[in-house]
Amino acid sequence: MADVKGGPNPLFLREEELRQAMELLFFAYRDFTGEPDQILADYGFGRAHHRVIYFVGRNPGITVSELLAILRITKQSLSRVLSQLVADGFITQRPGLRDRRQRLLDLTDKGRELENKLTEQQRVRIARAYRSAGAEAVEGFRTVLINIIDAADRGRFDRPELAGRPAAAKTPPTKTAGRR
Amino acid sequence: MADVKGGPNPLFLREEELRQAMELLFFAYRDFTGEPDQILADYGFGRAHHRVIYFVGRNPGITVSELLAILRITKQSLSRVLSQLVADGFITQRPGLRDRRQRLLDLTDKGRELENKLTEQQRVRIARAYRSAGAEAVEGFRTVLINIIDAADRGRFDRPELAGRPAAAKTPPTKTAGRR
DNA sequence: CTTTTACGTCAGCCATATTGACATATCTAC
DNA sequence: GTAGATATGTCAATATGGCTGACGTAAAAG
Repeated sequence: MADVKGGPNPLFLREEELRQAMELLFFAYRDFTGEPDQILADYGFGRAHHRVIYFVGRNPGITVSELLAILRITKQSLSRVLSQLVADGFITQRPGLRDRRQRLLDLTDKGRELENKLTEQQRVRIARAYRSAGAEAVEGFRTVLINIIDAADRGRFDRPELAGRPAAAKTPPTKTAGRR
Repeated sequence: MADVKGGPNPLFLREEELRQAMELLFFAYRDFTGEPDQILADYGFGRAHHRVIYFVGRNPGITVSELLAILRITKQSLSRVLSQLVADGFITQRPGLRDRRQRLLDLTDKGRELENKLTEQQRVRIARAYRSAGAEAVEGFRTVLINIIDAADRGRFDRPELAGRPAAAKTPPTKTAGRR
């Protein structure tokens, strides 16, 4: 890991700094995901259900393939939680308009309600952190995280568009679906 | 980059921004943890083993209680992977000096080797992200993440000390161990 | 018509987490 | 020294969420 000390170190990426980054990610994710789990337990759901509900809520009409690409799990793993969510009335399926093989997914009102309940504490946590860190730090946070993410998925964060654009998260129908 | 021009909008914490933060965390963690798993599979290990190896390597002589507090899992869950790692010669146990009930954990050479192999790609990923984001963004990244983490664990990141101080990661023997 | 794609499902496997109960060694306090 | 708390280990039972491989169907695309 090239330990070139001295001077205005262009290699300020020393071991310790990198380790701290790794740990920051670990602890932040641990605490970020820690809270919704109790609520989920009340419904007999797990973290996987939360992820599905979240991304369906975020991308109404998302296809199964797109969801698989986001979650990076297998069709079967998704299938299990998804059918549960459909059976329990949190998510609806409808055939695709242009491609009727697809099953476009949407939250029901009940689903939206649960989604909101689940992300509530997470929003509070982030908001608190953003507030005390300040706008400039938030920009840095975003920049670094985007660069940690695989290049293929960085497009999802193209720009916050603080004006409220819904953010084209669906990825235009390129051949990108089903990677892995 | 800071797009907050104009009025110092106190409500820059709008829904969309918070959602993006949540997704950044999800995608970054997904990709950050994605790579070591293949290596682990070669050893018949899972992500839990990685976490144990990592934190033992980071905190030589750590006790089981401290490890439990970090990982936030049950004694039994830890016990399983830990005994495996000890049996396979990646970790050694020795009785505590002041308190002989404790079993202080350390990596063996073999353990250090595996640890290095596992975190290698993660270090590269972070280093790349840090490099292209720049020092200022890195500071923001750290600040926000620390604020996302539960207050109880923020002390672990007291200061990077870019001058090379090893950073007291062990948390002085306060009564902090064993929360939860 | 054939091939490919999108999706579903069945069967079986494994890793990781949980709770609860109990055992042992050791430290601490009285 | 005895009592109680602490640090750790372990057993049993259970659940979740991943995985692979195989197979099936419907529809799009050539």
